[in-house]
Amino acid sequence: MSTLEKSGYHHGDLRAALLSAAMEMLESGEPFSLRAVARRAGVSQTAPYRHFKDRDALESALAVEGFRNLLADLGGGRDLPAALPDLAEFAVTYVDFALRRPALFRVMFGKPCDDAADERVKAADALHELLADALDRVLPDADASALATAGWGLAHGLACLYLDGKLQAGSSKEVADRVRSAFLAITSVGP
Amino acid sequence: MSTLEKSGYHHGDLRAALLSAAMEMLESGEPFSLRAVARRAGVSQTAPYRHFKDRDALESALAVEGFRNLLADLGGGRDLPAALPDLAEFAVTYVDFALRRPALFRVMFGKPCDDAADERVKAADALHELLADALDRVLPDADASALATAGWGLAHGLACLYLDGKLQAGSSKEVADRVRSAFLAITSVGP
DNA sequence: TCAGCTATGTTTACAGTGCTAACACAGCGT
DNA sequence: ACGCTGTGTTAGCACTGTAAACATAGCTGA
Repeated sequence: MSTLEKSGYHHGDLRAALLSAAMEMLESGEPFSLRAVARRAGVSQTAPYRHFKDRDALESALAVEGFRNLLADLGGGRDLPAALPDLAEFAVTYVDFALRRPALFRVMFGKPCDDAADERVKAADALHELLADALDRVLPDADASALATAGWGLAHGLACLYLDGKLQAGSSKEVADRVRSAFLAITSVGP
Repeated sequence: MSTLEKSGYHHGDLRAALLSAAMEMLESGEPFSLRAVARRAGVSQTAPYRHFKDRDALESALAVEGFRNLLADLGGGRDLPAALPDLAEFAVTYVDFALRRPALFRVMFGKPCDDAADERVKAADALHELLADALDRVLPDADASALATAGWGLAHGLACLYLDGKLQAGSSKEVADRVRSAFLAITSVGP
C-alpha cells in the first residue's frame, strides 16, 4: 500500500508518475497545469486529486524535491568549506541552480508557503542549517545566525534578480564571476 | 488626447481608473484578475484591452508605479547615506516595503520581464543606480558596481525570504533588527 | 469462494480566467 | 452631413482548478 514498485493494476504508482511528469514539464519550460500533468501521465484530469489535495500540494511536493536537489548541489558537490572563498562558491552554486532550473526555483520559492509544519518547511530549514554550519566552521567567532541569514539572503537575492532579468545574465561563467565579485566585495568592507 | 482630466464623455480616463483599481486590489490583498479590475472600475470585461495589450501590460504599469514608490521610500525618506549604518537602513527600508506591499512587490519582481527596452526596465535600473551612487559616496574606494549588486542582492534576498515565509517574519521592528544584524554581520567579515 | 469495502480512477459539470472577434456608439475633422 | 477613429460592449472560445457522482479493481474477511 505504501510502496508499490511494480505496476500492472490500476495504474502502478500514479503519484510518482505525476511528480515526474510535472518535474519534466517544469524542466522543459512548459507551463504546467494539473490537467496537463494528468494528460502527460495518461490519466484523466481529476485523477491527481486522489494523490494531491490541491495544485499547491503537487507544487509543494515538487518543491521538496527541489530543496533536496539544491542541498545536494551545495553539500554533496565539493568538500566542506574551509575558507571565505569557499563560501562564495556556495552563492555561485545557488545562483547557478536557480538559472539552470528556473521554473523549479520559482516553485520552491515565490509562494507564501503557509502550510504549517510542512515537509516543505523542514526542507527549507535544512538549507538554512547547512549554511549556518558552514559559516560557523569558517568563521567561528561571528554571529553565525545573522551571517547565515545574510549569506542566504545574498545568494537568494542575486538568484532572483538574475532570474527575473533585473540583473543581466550572460553566460553562466560570467554570472558566476559576478556573483563571486559581489560576495567578495561585500565581505571585504569592514570598518 | 494624452491627458484627459475631466470626464463626462465615454468614461473619462479609464486607463487611470483601471490602474488605481488594480492597485487597490493589490494592496488589499485580493487576488486580481483583469475581469475583476474591470468590474471594480465599472466597465465591461474587455474594456481594459483598449488600454493594455495584455494582463502583463497592466502588471508592468503597476510595477513601474511600484518602482517609483520604492525609490521614493529609499531616497526621499532620509538624508543621503553618509556611513555604513545608513546603508543598512536601505536594506531595512527595502525589506519593509516588500512586507508592507507584498502583492505589489511580487508584481514588480517575480516575472521574467522580457519586455525589451521597457519603461519597467528603466525603473529597475534607476534602483540599481541609486544604490551604486549611495555606495560610491560611502565607500569611494570599493568596486562600486560589485558592491551595489551585492547590496541590492542582499536586500532583495532577505525581502523575498521573509515574504515567502522562508525566514520567519515577526513584527516589522523585529524584521528590521534582523535585517540590520545580517547587514552588519556580512560587512564585518573582512579577511 | 464470494460479498463487500476501500483505494483508485473516470465522467460530468461549474465557475472563473485571458483573450479574440464582431458589433455599437460618441465625438472629431473634412 | 459623412465617415473615421477611439472607446466601450456583447458573445464566445479554450483553458484552468475543483467538486460530485459514478465505476472498477483488488484486498479482506465470512
